[in-house]
Amino acid sequence: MTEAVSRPTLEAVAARAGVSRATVSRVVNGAGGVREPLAERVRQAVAELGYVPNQAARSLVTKRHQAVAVVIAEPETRVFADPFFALQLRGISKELTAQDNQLVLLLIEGRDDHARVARYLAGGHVDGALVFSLHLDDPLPGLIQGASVPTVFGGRPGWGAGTGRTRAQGPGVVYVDCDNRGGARAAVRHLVGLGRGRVAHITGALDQTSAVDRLDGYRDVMGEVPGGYDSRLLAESDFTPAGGERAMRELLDRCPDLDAVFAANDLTALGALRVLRERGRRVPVDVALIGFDDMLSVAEQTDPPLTTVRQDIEEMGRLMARLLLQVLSGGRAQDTPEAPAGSTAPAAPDAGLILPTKLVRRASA
Amino acid sequence: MTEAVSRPTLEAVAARAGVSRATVSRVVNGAGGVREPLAERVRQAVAELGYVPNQAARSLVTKRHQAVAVVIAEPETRVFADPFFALQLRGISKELTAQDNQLVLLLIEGRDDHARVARYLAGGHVDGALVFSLHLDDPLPGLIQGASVPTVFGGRPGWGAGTGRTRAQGPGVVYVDCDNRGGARAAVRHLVGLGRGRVAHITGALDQTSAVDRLDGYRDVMGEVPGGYDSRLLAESDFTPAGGERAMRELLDRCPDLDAVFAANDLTALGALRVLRERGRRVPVDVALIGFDDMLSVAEQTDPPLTTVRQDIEEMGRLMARLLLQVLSGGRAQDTPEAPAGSTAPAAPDAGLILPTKLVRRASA
DNA sequence: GTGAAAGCGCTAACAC
DNA sequence: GTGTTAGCGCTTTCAC
Repeated sequence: MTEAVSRPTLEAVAARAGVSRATVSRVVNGAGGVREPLAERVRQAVAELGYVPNQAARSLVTKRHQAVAVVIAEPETRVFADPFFALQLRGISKELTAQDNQLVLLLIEGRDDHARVARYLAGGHVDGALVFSLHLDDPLPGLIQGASVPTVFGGRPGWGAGTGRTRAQGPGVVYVDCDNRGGARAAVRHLVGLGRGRVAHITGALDQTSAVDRLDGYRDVMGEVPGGYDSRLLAESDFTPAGGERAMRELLDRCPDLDAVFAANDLTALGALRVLRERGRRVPVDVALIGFDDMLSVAEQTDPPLTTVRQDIEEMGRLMARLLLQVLSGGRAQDTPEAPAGSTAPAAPDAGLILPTKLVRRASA
Repeated sequence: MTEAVSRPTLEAVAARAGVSRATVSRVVNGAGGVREPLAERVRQAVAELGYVPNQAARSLVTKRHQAVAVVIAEPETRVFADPFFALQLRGISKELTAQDNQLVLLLIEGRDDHARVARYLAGGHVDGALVFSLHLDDPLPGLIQGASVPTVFGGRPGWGAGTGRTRAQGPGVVYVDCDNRGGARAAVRHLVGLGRGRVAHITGALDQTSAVDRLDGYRDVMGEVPGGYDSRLLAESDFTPAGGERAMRELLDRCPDLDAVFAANDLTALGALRVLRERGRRVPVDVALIGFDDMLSVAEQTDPPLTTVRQDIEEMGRLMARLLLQVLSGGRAQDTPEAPAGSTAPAAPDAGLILPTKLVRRASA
């Protein structure tokens, strides 16, 4: 390993440019108020010495770290089985990078990890946090509140809505989500519009709001069509292919007359598709099938290719980061950043930014 | 957003415990040499005040950051299409966490990102770096060398081997890889052992050493069997399903008599499988097929399930982190950490740690 | 506009 | 053993 020679300091730059440390600091931080010839000399010295500010020293006085924690709380392997997580990360990374912030990744694997992460966040090592994959019973929100770290959630947090737990942070909570309910409605409406009368739904893991919201969307539409809603057409699952298979078998056994399925996500649809084929049901002729997510590696690869509801995952990540940085720089969360056309920022009480979804027609419905 | 009240300092703890700052520091850092009753009083004060050391202040004097950068240089979407990346990350995260280090994620998307990352690494913001997905023409190694940051590579770096570029860092380079060549040999031997005489190979992207090594393994075995090696049985591809399809078509057109295929990875095998089915070749009856990686979400889900070469991706990540931390704490890279049984640490010139692979038999071969 | 000087919170000599 | 003290490299009043 090469010997790490000590890097040049502000002092060194000042000496070389023949000015004071204060002046160098001003130039480096673009504070202005420095006459051009001087500034130029400083820039020159910086370049010659290859000066890079010492972030630790800077943080010590500014109390800012230019760093944001990304907390992924997914003990299960699910997150790792689909590119969801990677895409969000990519969006986040882009935005943070653009605003010169670093991304500190905190993965939560086991139960004790919660304490560790909470301690880290409370330790004031980062300026803010981006938190994902919350389940209804997740202790994280409480811990985060205790740490009093500015936070933006990915996906509408479950508490405050359902169970009676820590709902203290109800209003004031900032999150970014896609229009799960609207997307589900669009999917089911499409199936109904195709003339399908017996539309089933395989839910996601119902301890996550995305699953609940998609189920609600399904109910919205099925409730409208005469004789549409039938609880036997509902099978609870967990967002996985295996879960999709199980649920599809169950549905087929219970309601052999079903002629369409709206699956909570593409992975679930994949499982359902396998069972449908196995049982000799043709898709979409006998049974029309729609997924959710538009995970290209799945939806485009199935046979037939999957009709599904697209959400812009990378954009969600980017928006989360943008929102957080905005909060950090003193902006109110409500002042939504240039939200993409079609997204919704409900007035109150939560500061949620909802991205639009879009039905993508392929061959399965 | 809750007001972030200023955290208690060493000073405050010292005052409360009625000792000096130095003593508190000793206790907090487990330096020893503090009499028990005193130490206990300090611990008490720490607990009561909820004291957490200020990492910035600490770094400023120790020049250590307890942070490691993970650099993922994959402009293409490939990394995001498979769980490889997530698994490595998980292994890395576990090890870093266990040793109380943070993970700073640096994603490289475009060409200018290289400069940014290089600047960051050179800035001395992290103690070391873990670098992935290097292609032969990647400028990163050179930049990293310039930054003189202790680094461990994921996968054998390509330079120094093939092209005449920056091979300066040849010896001294530390990396972790799996036994690509050995795994490939095992796969091809298995096919040959099955009585297949016309074994084709679909390569990965040949600007990555993993692809080259697997190809070498294939050649090793085919060179041994009489009349085995035939360059027409080789199709170059890129580790993707689409690439696998293309290559499989090409092979089938060129050598209709082939009776086995070794694909460079599972994704490629997936594409090949589709084409084989489309062309009416039964797997494994007519054509035996083997992949590489044992990516469960692929290998277990295909029809028939894929025989493949398993590598322990998470373990690779964990090992990379362990190696780096060891180097950072002054250990020589050669003193390989408790390497899992079966792994190899070549004496010289590179300090590479090679993890074993294992053939996993399923139904496709 | 520019410089001098006072810390930010911590560790590590060095005294005692 | 324990306390005292001198910085680590930077930003930021406050004079000039």
